[in-house]
Amino acid sequence: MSAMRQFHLFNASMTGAGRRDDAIYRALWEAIVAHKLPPGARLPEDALASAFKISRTGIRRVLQRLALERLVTLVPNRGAQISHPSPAEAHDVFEARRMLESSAMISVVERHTAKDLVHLRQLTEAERQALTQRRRSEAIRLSGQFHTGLVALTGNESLLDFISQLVSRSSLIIAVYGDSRHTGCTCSHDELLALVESRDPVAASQWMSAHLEEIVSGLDFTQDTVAEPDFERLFATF
Amino acid sequence: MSAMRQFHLFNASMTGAGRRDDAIYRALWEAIVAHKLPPGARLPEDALASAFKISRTGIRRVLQRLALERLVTLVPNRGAQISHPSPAEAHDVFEARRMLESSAMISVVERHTAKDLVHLRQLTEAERQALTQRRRSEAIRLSGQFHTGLVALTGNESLLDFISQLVSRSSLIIAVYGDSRHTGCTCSHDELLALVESRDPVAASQWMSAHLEEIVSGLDFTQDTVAEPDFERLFATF
DNA sequence: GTGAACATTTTTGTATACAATTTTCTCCAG
DNA sequence: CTGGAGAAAATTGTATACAAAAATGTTCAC
Repeated sequence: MSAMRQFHLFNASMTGAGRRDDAIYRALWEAIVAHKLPPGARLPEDALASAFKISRTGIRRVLQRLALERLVTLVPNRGAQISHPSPAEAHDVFEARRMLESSAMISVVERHTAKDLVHLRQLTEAERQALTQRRRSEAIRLSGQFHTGLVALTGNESLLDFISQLVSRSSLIIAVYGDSRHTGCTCSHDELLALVESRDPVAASQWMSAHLEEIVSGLDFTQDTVAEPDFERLFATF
Repeated sequence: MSAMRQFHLFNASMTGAGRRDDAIYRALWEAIVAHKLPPGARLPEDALASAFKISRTGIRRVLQRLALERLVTLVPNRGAQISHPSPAEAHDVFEARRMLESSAMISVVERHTAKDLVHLRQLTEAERQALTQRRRSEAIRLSGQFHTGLVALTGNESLLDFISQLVSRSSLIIAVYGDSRHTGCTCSHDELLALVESRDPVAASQWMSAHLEEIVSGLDFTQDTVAEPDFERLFATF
């Protein structure tokens, strides 16, 4: 569980609030990317405030942050809800990922160490197991971790921030347009690691580009999802 | 003045607040990127609240947004101040820009129209005039507009959001490490437009990559800036 | 004079009260 | 039964009060 958060950057200098805010932010973030809060779900301030046992002031801070990261949509006088990405937004997100991640591979091929590869292979193995055991949401989470973990090897924090955001949004996109039958993509992340290990920047870059195109081409833009969650129960263990 | 804002995306669904918040955000944003508020300057909530004639609640919302965009740094119990990017952050920002903007040129070469080029050439002309007349901060602003305007032609909102943020941060970086003698770069943005017009994606992409590398190599990482501004006077016309 | 301890002021953090808006419910005319 | 007007409830928007922390100023021993 702690490994899940390792690539997501949280620090007090961004929000000014202490670790309590961060904990609430992470709880909501995990609930969103794990599809426990479906796109379109409303997020009433009072319900969240009592669930997390703080005042609405703190909740609003967290909601605004999630809104700026596009995981939540804030409508004036009508509150917050989990974002429901449009098809156009879905294309934009994966196109931006394609540009950034394929470029990042050049740097990753140059800078990676053997230890980095070991760690990434552990992720792919965990992902493979999650897939075979039909733990779909965890497979998506691990896949996201693989992509952010790869970009983290560039050592570029600004880049990592943006990719982390795009990966989170991808999770929402998959929740809305992902075909629940096949698992997203047929290829394995191990193929990429082999190219990285062989220090072939062009091949790694092109593989990543094709990989992201394959994911977006596997989306089905003719479905939808809505629901009304129970925050007290969802965050009872907080 | 209105053209200045056209590529900066503001919408209520991101913050939930009305147009008053946006107006305050823009006023502070312009003050920061125009170097009227130097890096390191403190931003006391009370002073801003009385300057903008709203309560601290609204100011805190705006400050948090600026903090998430890295233009402002929020230190717990010590308030907000204009961010003072480190040399490492400066390199990261321009490296991320290099990746994104050079990739974006491929799409721009494909999609641009004659009308787009006319508009961009107006920007380069205005930039040239600002340079010859030694209006340094306006030249930086127009240069930023050129870059965001170019990326806007991709039609990718997520990409544009991120580039807008990186361009804003670049303005802060230039405020801290920019050599006040030469104007930033020796080359002209017109060269790029010629490559775009000739529909040469590889050349346009490589030009952009070299351009951004030249800017960062022109920075001098041995200087600094600090000050204490007067908000009442600065936003008197608000 | 120096500097440490204490008091004062300033500034930020949090909760809450109240206003404004939206949503839901109720009732009655048609 | 339908649907629209109006009342009631729920929810968000904003300001402010109070608590907590940091910055500043003062005093006094040495």
